[in-house]
Amino acid sequence: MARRGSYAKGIAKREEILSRALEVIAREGYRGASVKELAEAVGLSQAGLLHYFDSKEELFTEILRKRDEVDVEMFGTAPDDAAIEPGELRAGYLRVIRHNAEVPGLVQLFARMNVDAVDDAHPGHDFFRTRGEGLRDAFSAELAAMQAAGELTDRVDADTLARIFQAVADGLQVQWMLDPAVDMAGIVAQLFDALRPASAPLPHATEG
Amino acid sequence: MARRGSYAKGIAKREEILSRALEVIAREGYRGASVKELAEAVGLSQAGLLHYFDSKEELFTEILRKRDEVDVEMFGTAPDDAAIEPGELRAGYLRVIRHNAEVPGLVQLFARMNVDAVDDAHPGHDFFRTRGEGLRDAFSAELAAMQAAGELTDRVDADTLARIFQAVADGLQVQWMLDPAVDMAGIVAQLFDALRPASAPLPHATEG
DNA sequence: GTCTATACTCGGATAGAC
DNA sequence: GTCTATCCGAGTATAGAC
Repeated sequence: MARRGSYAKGIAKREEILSRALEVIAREGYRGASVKELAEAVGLSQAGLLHYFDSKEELFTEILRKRDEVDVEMFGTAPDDAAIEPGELRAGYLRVIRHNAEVPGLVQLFARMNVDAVDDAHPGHDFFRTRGEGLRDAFSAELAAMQAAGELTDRVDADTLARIFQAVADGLQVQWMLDPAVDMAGIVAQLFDALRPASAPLPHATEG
Repeated sequence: MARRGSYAKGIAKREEILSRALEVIAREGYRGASVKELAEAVGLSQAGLLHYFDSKEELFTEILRKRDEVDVEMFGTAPDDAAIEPGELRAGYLRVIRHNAEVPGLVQLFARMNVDAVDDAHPGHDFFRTRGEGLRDAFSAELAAMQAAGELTDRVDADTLARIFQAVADGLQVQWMLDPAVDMAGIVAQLFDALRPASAPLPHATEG
């Protein structure tokens, strides 16, 4: 009942809801929140909120999609955006990770949904699948460029390295949620350094 | 009502239940199974099963604890067992990962619980925290030995490398659940190779 | 110790008034 | 488009018989 047949007004409101939900979750966290809780935080009744979305799962998936959208604007890096300047991959990636450490609620929502969406009946299944692929493809292209520039080991192909970086980021999020002292960005930075060819110069000092 | 005041008989039965649950989940998968479903698969009623455990969360946490127990016997590697022969870390680790790819249900259960247990009110919270620490400590010791033997880069300290390997393993599990074609063990093996010092010899061909 | 039966809670979905 | 009210299912937890 939500998407089909909505006019501009409805769509605008929908986007506004998503933006507000994003803020609320980022600020107040997410502990398996119910639709009702989120609705109230956003200034609507449960039924009012579900007027715009087909189900809870779709709602939360859309929130994450909106998050990506916002992140693209903020950081210029995203699942299907490979248009960042060469050499900026590392810095941009670390910026995103550092930003994530400021929005625990979103990290938690993402982690939960990511696992749930493994089931192919989950409304978010395609989103996560596509997002992961796009992210890796863009990343892989950048990593390949780094390899070509001699800044990154070529013992492993760029696609696999992209998988590894994605896995590290996701895995570190769980470690971080369990212990907020974990420095996700610092660890990823160290991994970049560790994967530099023996001869290559250090671009920045390792942040720790 | 489960643990305290149980006699040997009760404890034995409890263990038997856990073993059976483990088999069932490994074989038939886990899709957010309810206590009732698991109970029937195990040959008890829901109430009968919950006679041995305080809650659903405790039950599933104990299943994962039992899993670790079994894995220790099978692979001689575990959260708090650092007693594997030097140099065997890599091979043992890859064995475990390869084994995991044969028990999707357990991987799924683990991933779900791991995320849920991030909340410190979750009955499994301490288990996951302790398990993670123990795993990393044991791993870190082995990695340090590899560094000392010149088999692994020393650009990054062993503790951080341990975190990275843990994160990669966890993160790859999610990728694999989304796409079973992902070769978790092969990718981890390649990461080991990529982190070898420039001068070091290859111990095995990279599997992949 | 295990069952059947039930109570209770939570939360998502829906109907219908405004 | 948004609300109130309600329904309904799922699923855990518990009571009580055997």
